[in-house]
Amino acid sequence: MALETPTIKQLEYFVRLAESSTFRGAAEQLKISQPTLTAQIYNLEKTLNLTLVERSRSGATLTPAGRDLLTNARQVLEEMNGLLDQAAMMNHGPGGTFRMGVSPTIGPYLLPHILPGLHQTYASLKLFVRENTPKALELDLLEGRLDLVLISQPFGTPRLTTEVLFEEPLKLITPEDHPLAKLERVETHHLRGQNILTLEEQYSSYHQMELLCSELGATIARDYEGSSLDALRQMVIMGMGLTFVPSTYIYSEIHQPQGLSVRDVENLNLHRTLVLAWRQNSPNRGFYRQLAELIRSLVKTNLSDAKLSF
Amino acid sequence: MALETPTIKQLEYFVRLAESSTFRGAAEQLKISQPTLTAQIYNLEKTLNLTLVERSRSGATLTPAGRDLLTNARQVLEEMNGLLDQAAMMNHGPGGTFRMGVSPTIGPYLLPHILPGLHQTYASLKLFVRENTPKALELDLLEGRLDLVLISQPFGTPRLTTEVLFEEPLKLITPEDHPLAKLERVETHHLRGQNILTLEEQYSSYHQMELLCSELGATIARDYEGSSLDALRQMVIMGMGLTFVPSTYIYSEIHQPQGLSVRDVENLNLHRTLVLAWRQNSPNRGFYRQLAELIRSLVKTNLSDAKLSF
DNA sequence: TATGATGATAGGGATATCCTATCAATAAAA
DNA sequence: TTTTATTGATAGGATATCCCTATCATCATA
Repeated sequence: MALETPTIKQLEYFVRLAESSTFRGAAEQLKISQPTLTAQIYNLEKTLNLTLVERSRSGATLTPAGRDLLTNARQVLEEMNGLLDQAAMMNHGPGGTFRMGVSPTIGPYLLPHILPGLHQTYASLKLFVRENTPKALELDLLEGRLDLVLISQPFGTPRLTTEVLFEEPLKLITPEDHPLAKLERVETHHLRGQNILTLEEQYSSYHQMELLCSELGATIARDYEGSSLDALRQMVIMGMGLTFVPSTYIYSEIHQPQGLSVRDVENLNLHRTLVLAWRQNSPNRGFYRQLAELIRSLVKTNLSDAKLSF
Repeated sequence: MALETPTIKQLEYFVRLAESSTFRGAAEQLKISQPTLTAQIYNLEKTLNLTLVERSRSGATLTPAGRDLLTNARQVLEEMNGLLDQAAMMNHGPGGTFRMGVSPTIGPYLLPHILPGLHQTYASLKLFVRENTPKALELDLLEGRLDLVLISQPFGTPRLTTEVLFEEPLKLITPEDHPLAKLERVETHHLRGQNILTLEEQYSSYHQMELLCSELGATIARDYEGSSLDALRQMVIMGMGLTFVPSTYIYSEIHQPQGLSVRDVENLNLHRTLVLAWRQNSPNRGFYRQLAELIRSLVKTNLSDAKLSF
């Protein structure tokens, strides 16, 4: 039967034959028998419908067509070698570009503290980081557009594995001139009737806040939902209400809290739990687990100020 | 057994699978069965020692390594397609770049008249033309560095086929003020005692001239052998002797023979025979024969002034 | 003339490739 | 919840491909 595409082997044989200029010599270098080489070259010529080699008693010479196609054959083999090199690289350390999704409330404040450490441990690791809302991240992860997601619980677990990284406290921030800022200790009952600003509903903290407010008798400012922690901060400064933000945000962005007061609330153990998530059966789940462990230890050393718990 | 290099088929399967995102769909498009596809992808992964595809009940997704290698795989297939395209081109008309050797006493004066015609008939024909001395040309042809040689007889025929193209007369050229230039008719006996300039010994005309001179009683100017027809012409103008040059040279270069007289010698049927030569068993010998025929007819129409005989 | 090199050919065995039939697990529909 | 359809994995067997050894015919050379 007529073949359709030359074989990589046939191209290798052809190139070697062109360099050796005798079938026997080339066959020896290729560690195959001369009849095998003859047959494969013949097959190659048949699939291309061209005579590539001129046979004579004194050896083999390329025809004009053969000379021209030799260039192409070398290019094909070149690309194949590139592929093999790439694959070989990937056999040492994690291979490929991992796509990590991250919530906007986490990425800018956490990643700067851990990416250098990741690169140091996995020099060949390539991370493509993409921010999105939690719901979009979950869908992207489930459908394979992302490999990893760095997010705070609760996070859906239909076919996902989530590994807890750490818990971080949420801090109350108020305007500098707010009555609460002047108290020595802020108690839970002080929050009654206060206006609490939240992120949009797509963020998990929204529901957390909703629950909290109903318990404490505070109200949620539904008309002014923030789309970022920075936006929330600006709204607090403008006196539109109070809010809770994670401590990593505070320690990354608000070194001198101009116009703001950062407080803890007594007897209110408010925190968010950060997790790393991936598809349950992902072939790289072993590596992802290592990654989670590494992130945990990096955070422990680089963010000791933030009083995180593990 | 462990394989060494991925198969072209495996790469095709892999790329198609990446695009289809389900084994069954990809197999259907590839017109193979799903188990075959599964097996080949598995083989590919085994040769690369990498997991390329993440299998789930809802289809197949690429792993990070798979995504990165997909690019390489596409490049390999791209190059292979280039090779196939090239081969397909060569199936229409003569394929490849033909290397033609030509004597310096022929090329510059004959090729301008025939190359345009060749290109017109064989649009895809690519000719690489190289000038060299007849002896070097013969060796290059025998050892496969050239495919064709355009040269004048005699030309060695151990394992070569030579096809006569035409015969062209040799013309006597003298200085304008030479006594022979004033005669109405130049007879053979007028040449007795004259000094005849020739090309170097490597050229076949040298021996032809040697024989002629001994017959006519002329002498060969051994101290001043020319390395080109143009050199001979300059030497004639300088009054160093007479010489014979082919009529194609005259009709190409000397439109107004300044300082020169071009003459025929009565009863002296002096000419050179031009041939096209190739290796006896060359796979393209059929085409070469066509080529010789075409050159003959092109010369016949384009060089009718030169009084060639066929 | 004899020798050593070349590529071509014949016959047979090992392996790779591909198929059909079937399974187990899941997602979607009833 | 149950049923149905769809997913990829697996088993067994037919066929094609690849490769080998042994041998031949031809030619260059000693």
